Amino acid sequence: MKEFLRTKGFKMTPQREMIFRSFFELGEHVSVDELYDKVRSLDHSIGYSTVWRNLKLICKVGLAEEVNLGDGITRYDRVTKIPHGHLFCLTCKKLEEFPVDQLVGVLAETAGERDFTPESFKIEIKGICKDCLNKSEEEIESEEDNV
Amino acid sequence: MKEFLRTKGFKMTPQREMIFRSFFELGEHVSVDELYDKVRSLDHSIGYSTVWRNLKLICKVGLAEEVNLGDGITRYDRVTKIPHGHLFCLTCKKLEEFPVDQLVGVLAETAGERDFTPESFKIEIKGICKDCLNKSEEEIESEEDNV
DNA sequence: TTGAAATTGAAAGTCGATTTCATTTAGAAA
DNA sequence: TTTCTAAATGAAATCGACTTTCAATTTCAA
Ligand SMILES: [Mn+2]
Ligand SMILES: [Mn+2]
Ligand SMILES: [Zn+2]
Ligand SMILES: [Zn+2]
Repeated sequence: MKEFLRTKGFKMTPQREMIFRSFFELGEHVSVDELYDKVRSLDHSIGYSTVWRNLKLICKVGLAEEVNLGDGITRYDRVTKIPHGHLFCLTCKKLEEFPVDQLVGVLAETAGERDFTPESFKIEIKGICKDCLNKSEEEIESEEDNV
Repeated sequence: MKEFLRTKGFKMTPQREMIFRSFFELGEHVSVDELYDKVRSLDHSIGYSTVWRNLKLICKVGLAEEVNLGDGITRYDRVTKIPHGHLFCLTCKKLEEFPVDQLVGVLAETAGERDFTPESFKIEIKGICKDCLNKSEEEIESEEDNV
């Protein structure tokens, strides 16, 4: 990692080391606050802006990208070779992934037809996840009991 | 329109009348500032928050919905019967639309397989539009001339 | 005509994202 | 190893789009 960054003109620091490591441990869809909390539990002296800047750096060097679901929170998703879409539960904010190989193919074609040079594709489904649906059904049942 | 709003419990005002009219005249992908500017040119005394609130109202009554491209600006897109995706130019911020009937079918299936109840779908392609690509090519050519 | 409820405009507040700045540190070069 | 400069850091300030508050005004059903 240190080597990788150096070739791109960046230095390694203890803070950066810890932030990068923690980011990849947390896995998918990490927000600044989540990463800040995790890093803080390891080193209480690390600043919020340092975490934020390093998250941006992780994106700049191509290891992650920002995900914006329209809920005001920017999340950072590690870049994987296979493209994926997101299922975003409006109730519990959980984010699931699903493969979109063939869909992206169609989209690339669409772009080509319009002389548009695509850089990225975003495919999202917003709605209610299985768990939240069950919960709301249970609520309705218990309300019926009370009548 | 007045009738339509009344049945939903809202009142009509001169400001509202002008804001609604202007919104639909502007057409697609309107931001608060754009609409505010337009409305202001017609009536300088209208307040920003009134424009904002009425844009929200237009959404609430189902005539538009918010579009979030991750550039920090919320746009309001009139609701049409046919679902569409967005081509978003990262350079000039222009937004084109394209049909996504069959894609949405696939996505609905995907959701169903995961017991996810979809409420909305988002399909976006970010990249460089034809015009901006041509411009950047011209720049490169003129740079070559200067060498 | 009247009065409750909705609406308005200005101003203030919110909150995540971003920048500033003084200081420290990494690491290439000597 | 020492030196030196660009990069990095942490705290605090700032930004900016969005949202709420509040007193005054207006709508419209009764
Ligand atoms: Mn993801
Ligand atoms: Mn649209
Ligand atoms: Zn859920
Ligand atoms: Zn463009």
